[in-house]
Amino acid sequence: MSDEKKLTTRAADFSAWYNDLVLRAELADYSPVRGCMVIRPDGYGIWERMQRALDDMFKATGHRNAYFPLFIPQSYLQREAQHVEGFAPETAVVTHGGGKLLEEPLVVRPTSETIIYAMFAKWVQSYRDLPLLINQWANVVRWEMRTRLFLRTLEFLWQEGHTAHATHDEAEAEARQMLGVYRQFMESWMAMPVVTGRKTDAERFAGALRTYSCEAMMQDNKALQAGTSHNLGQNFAKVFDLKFQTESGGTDFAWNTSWGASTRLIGGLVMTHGDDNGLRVPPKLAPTEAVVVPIWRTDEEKSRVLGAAHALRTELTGRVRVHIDARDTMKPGAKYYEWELRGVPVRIELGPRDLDKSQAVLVRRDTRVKQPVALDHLAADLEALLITIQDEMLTAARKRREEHSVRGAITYDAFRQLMEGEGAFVYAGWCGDAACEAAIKDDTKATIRVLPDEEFRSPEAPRTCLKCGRPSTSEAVWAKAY
RNA sequence: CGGGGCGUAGCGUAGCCUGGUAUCGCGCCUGCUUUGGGAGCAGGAGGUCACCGGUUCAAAUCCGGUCGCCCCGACCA
Repeated sequence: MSDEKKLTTRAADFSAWYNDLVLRAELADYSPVRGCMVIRPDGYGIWERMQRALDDMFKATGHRNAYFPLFIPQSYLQREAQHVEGFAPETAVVTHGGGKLLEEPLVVRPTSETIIYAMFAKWVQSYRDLPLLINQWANVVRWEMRTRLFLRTLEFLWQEGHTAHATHDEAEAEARQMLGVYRQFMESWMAMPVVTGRKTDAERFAGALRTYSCEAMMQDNKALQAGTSHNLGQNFAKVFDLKFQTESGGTDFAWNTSWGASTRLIGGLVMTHGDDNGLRVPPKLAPTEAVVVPIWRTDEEKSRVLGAAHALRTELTGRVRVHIDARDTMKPGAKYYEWELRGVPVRIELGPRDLDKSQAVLVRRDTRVKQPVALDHLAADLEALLITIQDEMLTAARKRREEHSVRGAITYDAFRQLMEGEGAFVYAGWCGDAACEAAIKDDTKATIRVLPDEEFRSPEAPRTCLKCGRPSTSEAVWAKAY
């Protein structure tokens, strides 16, 4: 076998493996513009399924979709002090339109808080108008210095939820609820386990009171921030004059939340589940859940096998998303490799010998285990198998994460060695001082990913700070991150 | 923006030091034989050698410049 048909292995060069896989599996391609990417049909198909699942969850929690413009007056972005500081350096600015210099430059949205809350201010007068629960699916632009396919591109697709509430507690509950929605999606759809928790001030969203995050561990043991949810307090309401009359007749500024997840999730999917043979897509997100590879020698066998394949597809319609690979220019073996690269969860091998026995062979992409299945209950068996695969992918990913998570007393030297070496999620104490956090980042590149939520904390709370040895005020998850 | 690497056919490359009109593999097209883990044989198509300028009888090759991309770092979903 020629080496150029193989992917770079993860062990040889994780970064090269990732690029190789994304390009070869045809998820995306580089565009003529630096830092931008084209999302190809196989990549976009996964995104569409992600969108559908998330959108259903947003609707189920009372949100409605709307769309706000791409262009934001530059002055809007400058109104909230922390927000400007956070985003001004990475905006693309339109200075000309129709060949003329604009009176006020327009910023291509890096995120839409400013324009959305400016609009909310027009729409909200009374506590009866609250809560206002809006989501938008959009593209945003952030002029990053260094880009990577899906993980960080100048333009990316995402959804951003924006809500307004009458009280702090309601906003807080909303921010937490949406973090839970993300977690639910990432675990049950993406089979990607996450640690949830609160961000430190250093990692907090520019302009937020509190930021919550879902952090996933990639196969190189680095963390990927997969989704964030912010309690914005009244910061934006105050600068955009988003006020309402309270039930008792007074006025108050609204309390906002915002939350987002992006096409970065596709990168997370690749780095969570991909292997040296290619992509592995969890069944629930796979545009094609099963591919039939028919096998034949003679024309007679060909028509017999394809006939059976079509009958199978008819039976599976509405139950399993299935594709028949009837190309006669490739041998079955070549097709196996191709569909493994593309990550289709189950392959159905169907040949004359199978038909003689009224069976087909199901091959799992995740484990590559083969099993013959009688044709008369293939549909039911396949459905069950897809559920098993979905479950076991999550279990396997969680096991890997736990194997690379370190809890309990650890010396700073041991921690540093770990971060310089194979990496890990290290659960350790933190004194709460931003200086310790910054010193560790300078030293090791590791950051506090989250101050984990209760269920992720260690049975015994750490007593001292990883860095300075003073009493710990909260447990922190440290890791290098994308 | 700093450091490193690279631009030659759709993709990956050889050739560059030591100038003479481009090599090989994959892929693609045609035909025949094939088809249960990356098919074989035969024939064929496909190139302004990133761009601009210079040196030279002659430049992928030497010289000067420009642009682009990738990787590592600072920044970040």
